[in-house]
Amino acid sequence: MGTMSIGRLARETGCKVTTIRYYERVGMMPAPARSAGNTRRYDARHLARLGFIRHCRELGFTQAAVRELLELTGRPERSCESVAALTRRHLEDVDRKIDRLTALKRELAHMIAACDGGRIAECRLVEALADHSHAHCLDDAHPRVDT
Amino acid sequence: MGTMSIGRLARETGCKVTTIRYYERVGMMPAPARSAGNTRRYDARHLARLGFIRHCRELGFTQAAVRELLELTGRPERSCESVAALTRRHLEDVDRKIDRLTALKRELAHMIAACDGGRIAECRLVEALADHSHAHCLDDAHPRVDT
DNA sequence: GTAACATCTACAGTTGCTATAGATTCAAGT
DNA sequence: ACTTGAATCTATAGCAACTGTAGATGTTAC
Repeated sequence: MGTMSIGRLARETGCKVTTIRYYERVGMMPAPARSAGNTRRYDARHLARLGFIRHCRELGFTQAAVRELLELTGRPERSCESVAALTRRHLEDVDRKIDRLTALKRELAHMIAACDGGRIAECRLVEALADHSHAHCLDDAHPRVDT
Repeated sequence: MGTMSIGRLARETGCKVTTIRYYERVGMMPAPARSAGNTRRYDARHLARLGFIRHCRELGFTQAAVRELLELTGRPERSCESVAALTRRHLEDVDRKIDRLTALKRELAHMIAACDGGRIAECRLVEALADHSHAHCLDDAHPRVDT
Protein backbone atom coordinates (compact mmCIF):
# COMPACT_ATOMS: atom_id res chain seq x y z
CA MET A 1 0.00 0.00 0.00
CA GLY A 2 1.01 3.59 0.47
CA THR A 3 1.94 4.38 -3.09
CA MET A 4 0.01 6.15 -5.77
CA SER A 5 0.20 6.93 -9.46
CA ILE A 6 1.05 10.35 -10.81
CA GLY A 7 -2.59 10.87 -11.77
CA ARG A 8 -3.75 10.18 -8.23
CA LEU A 9 -1.15 12.55 -6.82
CA ALA A 10 -2.34 15.16 -9.29
CA ARG A 11 -5.94 14.76 -8.13
CA GLU A 12 -4.96 14.91 -4.47
CA THR A 13 -3.00 18.13 -4.85
CA GLY A 14 -4.88 19.89 -7.64
CA CYS A 15 -1.67 19.93 -9.64
CA LYS A 16 -1.49 18.84 -13.27
CA VAL A 17 0.30 15.64 -14.19
CA THR A 18 2.60 17.49 -16.55
CA THR A 19 3.45 20.00 -13.85
CA ILE A 20 4.49 17.23 -11.47
CA ARG A 21 6.84 15.82 -14.10
CA TYR A 22 8.11 19.34 -14.67
CA TYR A 23 8.85 19.80 -10.95
CA GLU A 24 10.81 16.58 -11.03
CA ARG A 25 12.80 17.71 -14.05
CA VAL A 26 13.74 21.01 -12.42
CA GLY A 27 14.62 19.35 -9.12
CA MET A 28 11.83 20.60 -6.88
CA MET A 29 10.39 17.13 -6.47
CA PRO A 30 12.62 14.09 -5.97
CA ALA A 31 12.42 11.31 -8.55
CA PRO A 32 10.05 8.69 -7.13
CA ALA A 33 10.34 4.91 -7.33
CA ARG A 34 9.05 3.21 -10.47
CA SER A 35 6.66 0.32 -10.99
CA ALA A 36 7.65 -2.76 -12.98
CA GLY A 37 6.19 -1.05 -16.03
CA ASN A 38 8.17 2.16 -15.42
CA THR A 39 5.37 4.34 -14.08
CA ARG A 40 6.08 6.68 -11.17
CA ARG A 41 4.99 5.60 -7.66
CA TYR A 42 4.56 8.29 -5.01
CA ASP A 43 4.23 8.03 -1.23
CA ALA A 44 2.96 10.27 1.57
CA ARG A 45 6.14 12.33 1.69
CA HIS A 46 5.82 13.24 -1.97
CA LEU A 47 2.23 14.22 -1.29
CA ALA A 48 3.27 16.50 1.57
CA ARG A 49 6.07 18.10 -0.39
CA LEU A 50 3.96 18.74 -3.47
CA GLY A 51 1.19 20.15 -1.27
CA PHE A 52 3.69 22.55 0.23
CA ILE A 53 4.95 23.60 -3.19
CA ARG A 54 1.44 24.11 -4.54
CA HIS A 55 0.33 26.18 -1.60
CA CYS A 56 3.41 28.38 -1.82
CA ARG A 57 2.82 28.88 -5.53
CA GLU A 58 -0.83 29.69 -4.92
CA LEU A 59 0.35 32.28 -2.44
CA GLY A 60 2.37 33.79 -5.26
CA PHE A 61 5.90 32.88 -4.18
CA THR A 62 8.29 32.51 -7.09
CA GLN A 63 9.85 29.15 -7.80
CA ALA A 64 13.15 30.47 -6.44
CA ALA A 65 11.43 31.49 -3.20
CA VAL A 66 9.73 28.11 -2.95
CA ARG A 67 13.12 26.42 -3.29
CA GLU A 68 14.40 28.53 -0.43
CA LEU A 69 11.35 27.78 1.67
CA LEU A 70 11.82 24.05 1.05
CA GLU A 71 15.45 24.37 2.09
CA LEU A 72 14.59 26.29 5.24
CA THR A 73 11.67 24.18 6.38
CA GLY A 74 13.83 21.10 5.91
CA ARG A 75 15.91 22.24 8.92
CA PRO A 76 13.40 22.03 11.79
CA GLU A 77 15.91 23.09 14.49
CA ARG A 78 16.58 26.47 12.96
CA SER A 79 14.70 29.61 13.86
CA CYS A 80 11.74 30.39 11.66
CA GLU A 81 12.84 34.01 11.43
CA SER A 82 14.24 33.41 7.93
CA VAL A 83 10.90 32.00 6.77
CA ALA A 84 9.06 34.95 8.23
CA ALA A 85 11.48 37.36 6.55
CA LEU A 86 10.92 35.74 3.16
CA THR A 87 7.18 35.90 3.67
CA ARG A 88 7.31 39.55 4.73
CA ARG A 89 9.32 40.41 1.65
CA HIS A 90 6.73 38.69 -0.48
CA LEU A 91 3.94 40.56 1.26
CA GLU A 92 5.69 43.83 0.44
CA ASP A 93 5.85 42.84 -3.23
CA VAL A 94 2.15 42.06 -3.21
CA ASP A 95 1.46 45.41 -1.61
CA ARG A 96 3.42 47.30 -4.22
CA LYS A 97 1.62 45.41 -6.94
CA ILE A 98 -1.74 46.32 -5.49
CA ASP A 99 -0.73 49.97 -5.40
CA ARG A 100 0.32 49.96 -9.01
CA LEU A 101 -2.80 48.18 -10.15
CA THR A 102 -4.95 50.60 -8.21
CA ALA A 103 -3.32 53.57 -9.94
CA LEU A 104 -3.86 51.76 -13.23
CA LYS A 105 -7.50 51.19 -12.43
CA ARG A 106 -8.02 54.87 -11.72
CA GLU A 107 -6.43 55.88 -15.00
CA LEU A 108 -8.41 53.35 -17.04
CA ALA A 109 -11.68 54.40 -15.40
CA HIS A 110 -10.86 58.01 -16.14
CA MET A 111 -10.12 57.23 -19.76
CA ILE A 112 -13.31 55.25 -20.21
CA ALA A 113 -15.31 58.13 -18.77
CA ALA A 114 -13.80 60.41 -21.42
CA CYS A 115 -15.30 58.37 -24.26
CA ASP A 116 -18.58 59.71 -25.62
CA GLY A 117 -19.34 56.91 -28.06
CA GLY A 118 -18.62 59.03 -31.13
CA ARG A 119 -16.14 58.43 -33.93
CA ILE A 120 -12.62 57.18 -33.26
CA ALA A 121 -11.18 60.25 -34.95
CA GLU A 122 -12.47 62.48 -32.16
CA CYS A 123 -12.56 60.11 -29.20
CA ARG A 124 -10.73 61.35 -26.15
CA LEU A 125 -10.20 57.80 -24.97
CA VAL A 126 -8.24 57.08 -28.13
CA GLU A 127 -6.34 60.30 -27.63
CA ALA A 128 -5.46 59.26 -24.09
CA LEU A 129 -4.16 55.92 -25.32
CA ALA A 130 -1.86 57.69 -27.74
CA ASP A 131 -0.69 60.25 -25.22
CA HIS A 132 2.55 58.76 -24.13
CA SER A 133 3.61 61.82 -22.13
CA HIS A 134 0.87 60.91 -19.72
CA ALA A 135 2.29 57.50 -18.93
CA HIS A 136 4.78 58.38 -16.26
CA CYS A 137 2.06 58.90 -13.67
CA LEU A 138 2.12 55.15 -13.25
CA ASP A 139 5.76 54.43 -12.72
CA ASP A 140 7.37 54.49 -9.34
CA ALA A 141 10.78 53.98 -10.92
CA HIS A 142 9.99 52.06 -14.07
CA PRO A 143 8.64 48.63 -13.25
CA ARG A 144 6.20 47.20 -15.70
CA VAL A 145 2.77 46.52 -14.31
CA ASP A 146 2.06 42.96 -15.19
CA THR A 147 -1.63 42.35 -15.45
CA MET B 1 15.18 66.43 -41.41
CA GLY B 2 12.35 64.15 -40.54
CA THR B 3 14.16 60.89 -39.91
CA MET B 4 15.89 59.48 -36.87
CA SER B 5 17.98 56.52 -35.82
CA ILE B 6 16.66 53.65 -33.73
CA GLY B 7 18.57 54.98 -30.72
CA ARG B 8 16.91 58.35 -31.02
CA LEU B 9 13.49 56.77 -31.34
CA ALA B 10 14.26 54.70 -28.25
CA ARG B 11 15.15 57.82 -26.27
CA GLU B 12 12.04 59.65 -27.45
CA THR B 13 9.69 56.87 -26.44
CA GLY B 14 11.45 55.37 -23.43
CA CYS B 15 11.52 52.06 -25.27
CA LYS B 16 14.65 49.94 -25.55
CA VAL B 17 16.38 49.59 -28.89
CA THR B 18 16.08 45.82 -28.78
CA THR B 19 12.39 46.10 -28.02
CA ILE B 20 11.83 48.26 -31.09
CA ARG B 21 13.53 45.65 -33.29
CA TYR B 22 11.44 43.02 -31.55
CA TYR B 23 8.20 44.91 -32.35
CA GLU B 24 9.27 45.04 -35.97
CA ARG B 25 9.96 41.31 -36.03
CA VAL B 26 6.54 40.48 -34.60
CA GLY B 27 4.78 42.89 -36.94
CA MET B 28 3.62 45.55 -34.51
CA MET B 29 5.89 48.17 -36.05
CA PRO B 30 6.32 48.46 -39.83
CA ALA B 31 9.81 47.98 -41.23
CA PRO B 32 11.25 51.47 -41.71
CA ALA B 33 13.40 52.75 -44.56
CA ARG B 34 17.14 52.08 -44.37
CA SER B 35 20.13 54.37 -44.73
CA ALA B 36 22.87 53.69 -47.29
CA GLY B 37 24.69 51.76 -44.56
CA ASN B 38 21.62 49.67 -43.71
CA THR B 39 20.60 51.36 -40.46
CA ARG B 40 16.91 51.92 -39.75
CA ARG B 41 15.48 55.43 -40.36
CA TYR B 42 12.25 56.37 -38.59
CA ASP B 43 9.84 59.25 -39.16
CA ALA B 44 7.11 60.98 -37.16
CA ARG B 45 4.55 58.29 -37.89
CA HIS B 46 6.77 55.61 -36.43
CA LEU B 47 7.20 57.81 -33.38
CA ALA B 48 3.46 58.17 -32.94
CA ARG B 49 2.79 54.48 -33.41
CA LEU B 50 5.49 53.39 -30.99
CA GLY B 51 4.28 55.94 -28.43
CA PHE B 52 0.80 54.45 -28.72
CA ILE B 53 2.13 50.92 -28.28
CA ARG B 54 4.24 51.89 -25.26
CA HIS B 55 1.42 53.67 -23.54
CA CYS B 56 -0.95 50.75 -24.06
CA ARG B 57 1.66 48.35 -22.68
CA GLU B 58 2.23 50.60 -19.68
CA LEU B 59 -1.49 50.49 -19.10
CA GLY B 60 -1.17 46.72 -18.95
CA PHE B 61 -2.86 45.75 -22.23
CA THR B 62 -1.56 42.48 -23.65
CA GLN B 63 0.22 42.49 -26.99
CA ALA B 64 -2.85 40.92 -28.56
CA ALA B 65 -5.03 43.73 -27.20
CA VAL B 66 -2.57 46.34 -28.44
CA ARG B 67 -2.75 44.82 -31.90
CA GLU B 68 -6.53 45.11 -31.81
CA LEU B 69 -6.34 48.68 -30.57
CA LEU B 70 -3.95 49.55 -33.41
CA GLU B 71 -6.37 47.96 -35.87
CA LEU B 72 -9.35 49.83 -34.46
CA THR B 73 -7.75 53.22 -34.12
CA GLY B 74 -6.54 52.93 -37.70
CA ARG B 75 -10.18 53.28 -38.82
CA PRO B 76 -11.07 56.81 -37.73
CA GLU B 77 -14.61 56.76 -39.16
CA ARG B 78 -15.75 53.88 -37.02
CA SER B 79 -17.40 54.26 -33.64
CA CYS B 80 -15.06 54.18 -30.68
CA GLU B 81 -17.43 51.85 -28.87
CA SER B 82 -15.18 48.89 -29.69
CA VAL B 83 -12.18 50.65 -28.17
CA ALA B 84 -14.16 51.50 -25.06
CA ALA B 85 -15.33 47.89 -24.78
CA LEU B 86 -11.78 46.60 -24.96
CA THR B 87 -10.71 49.08 -22.33
CA ARG B 88 -13.61 48.18 -20.06
CA ARG B 89 -12.75 44.50 -20.35
CA HIS B 90 -9.20 45.30 -19.38
CA LEU B 91 -10.36 47.34 -16.42
CA GLU B 92 -12.40 44.37 -15.24
CA ASP B 93 -9.31 42.17 -15.43
CA VAL B 94 -7.36 44.68 -13.39
CA ASP B 95 -10.16 44.77 -10.86
CA ARG B 96 -10.22 41.02 -10.48
CA LYS B 97 -6.47 40.99 -10.09
CA ILE B 98 -6.65 43.57 -7.33
CA ASP B 99 -9.27 41.50 -5.53
CA ARG B 100 -7.15 38.38 -5.70
CA LEU B 101 -4.03 40.18 -4.54
CA THR B 102 -5.93 41.74 -1.68
CA ALA B 103 -7.12 38.33 -0.49
CA LEU B 104 -3.54 37.14 -0.81
CA LYS B 105 -2.28 40.04 1.22
CA ARG B 106 -4.72 39.26 4.00
CA GLU B 107 -3.68 35.64 4.11
CA LEU B 108 0.04 36.45 4.11
CA ALA B 109 -0.38 39.02 6.88
CA HIS B 110 -2.33 36.51 8.89
CA MET B 111 0.36 33.89 8.44
CA ILE B 112 3.14 36.26 9.42
CA ALA B 113 1.25 37.20 12.56
CA ALA B 114 1.12 33.51 13.49
CA CYS B 115 4.91 33.24 13.62
CA ASP B 116 6.38 33.61 17.10
CA GLY B 117 10.06 33.51 16.10
CA GLY B 118 10.65 30.07 17.56
CA ARG B 119 11.92 26.92 15.84
CA ILE B 120 10.77 25.91 12.40
CA ALA B 121 9.51 22.60 13.75
CA GLU B 122 6.78 24.35 15.74
CA CYS B 123 6.17 27.47 13.69
CA ARG B 124 2.59 28.03 12.72
CA LEU B 125 3.66 30.06 9.72
CA VAL B 126 5.47 27.02 8.36
CA GLU B 127 2.43 24.91 9.15
CA ALA B 128 0.25 27.33 7.24
CA LEU B 129 2.55 27.14 4.23
CA ALA B 130 2.22 23.37 4.22
CA ASP B 131 -1.53 23.40 4.71
CA HIS B 132 -2.73 22.92 1.23
CA SER B 133 -6.34 22.39 2.25
CA HIS B 134 -6.38 26.05 3.14
CA ALA B 135 -5.47 27.22 -0.33
CA HIS B 136 -8.86 27.26 -1.95
CA CYS B 137 -9.90 30.36 -0.07
CA LEU B 138 -7.99 32.23 -2.74
CA ASP B 139 -9.44 30.82 -5.91
CA ASP B 140 -12.49 32.18 -7.52
CA ALA B 141 -12.47 29.35 -10.03
CA HIS B 142 -8.81 28.47 -10.33
CA PRO B 143 -6.88 31.33 -11.83
CA ARG B 144 -3.30 31.61 -10.74
CA VAL B 145 -2.40 34.81 -8.96
CA ASP B 146 0.62 36.10 -10.75
CA THR B 147 2.67 38.24 -8.48
C1' DG C 1 -9.34 -10.34 -24.75
C1' DT C 2 -10.17 -5.94 -25.82
C1' DA C 3 -11.36 -1.35 -25.36
C1' DA C 4 -10.58 2.87 -22.99
C1' DC C 5 -7.83 5.32 -20.33
C1' DA C 6 -3.27 6.53 -17.98
C1' DT C 7 1.38 7.03 -18.43
C1' DC C 8 5.89 7.34 -20.69
C1' DT C 9 9.67 10.43 -23.19
C1' DA C 10 11.13 14.30 -25.70
C1' DC C 11 10.50 18.52 -27.42
C1' DA C 12 8.07 22.75 -29.10
C1' DG C 13 5.22 26.65 -27.70
C1' DT C 14 3.42 30.39 -24.60
C1' DT C 15 4.20 35.98 -23.25
C1' DG C 16 6.97 39.88 -23.74
C1' DC C 17 10.71 40.86 -23.96
C1' DT C 18 16.26 40.84 -22.68
C1' DA C 19 21.02 39.48 -23.42
C1' DT C 20 24.87 37.91 -25.94
C1' DA C 21 28.36 37.51 -29.78
C1' DG C 22 30.62 39.04 -33.61
C1' DA C 23 30.47 42.00 -37.53
C1' DT C 24 29.55 46.67 -39.56
C1' DT C 25 28.62 51.63 -39.65
C1' DC C 26 28.30 56.18 -37.89
C1' DA C 27 29.83 60.66 -35.76
C1' DA C 28 33.22 63.49 -33.79
C1' DG C 29 37.87 65.01 -33.06
C1' DT C 30 42.54 65.74 -34.90
C1' DA D 1 41.77 61.63 -44.30
C1' DC D 2 42.15 58.92 -40.25
C1' DT D 3 41.16 57.12 -36.00
C1' DT D 4 38.61 55.99 -32.14
C1' DG D 5 34.58 54.97 -29.64
C1' DA D 6 29.71 54.62 -29.73
C1' DA D 7 25.82 52.92 -32.19
C1' DT D 8 23.90 49.69 -35.14
C1' DC D 9 23.39 45.27 -37.61
C1' DT D 10 21.91 40.01 -37.62
C1' DA D 11 21.03 35.80 -35.43
C1' DT D 12 20.27 33.14 -31.67
C1' DA D 13 19.59 31.79 -26.88
C1' DG D 14 17.49 32.70 -22.46
C1' DC D 15 14.00 34.12 -18.67
C1' DA D 16 9.52 32.32 -15.60
C1' DA D 17 6.64 28.74 -14.99
C1' DC D 18 4.57 26.04 -16.97
C1' DT D 19 1.34 23.82 -21.06
C1' DG D 20 0.58 21.13 -25.05
C1' DT D 21 1.76 17.79 -28.57
C1' DA D 22 3.11 13.28 -30.76
C1' DG D 23 3.73 8.67 -30.73
C1' DA D 24 4.75 4.79 -28.00
C1' DT D 25 3.69 1.87 -24.03
C1' DG D 26 1.24 0.51 -19.67
C1' DT D 27 -2.83 -0.50 -16.77
C1' DT D 28 -7.58 -1.54 -15.68
C1' DA D 29 -12.53 -2.77 -16.01
C1' DC D 30 -15.71 -5.60 -18.18
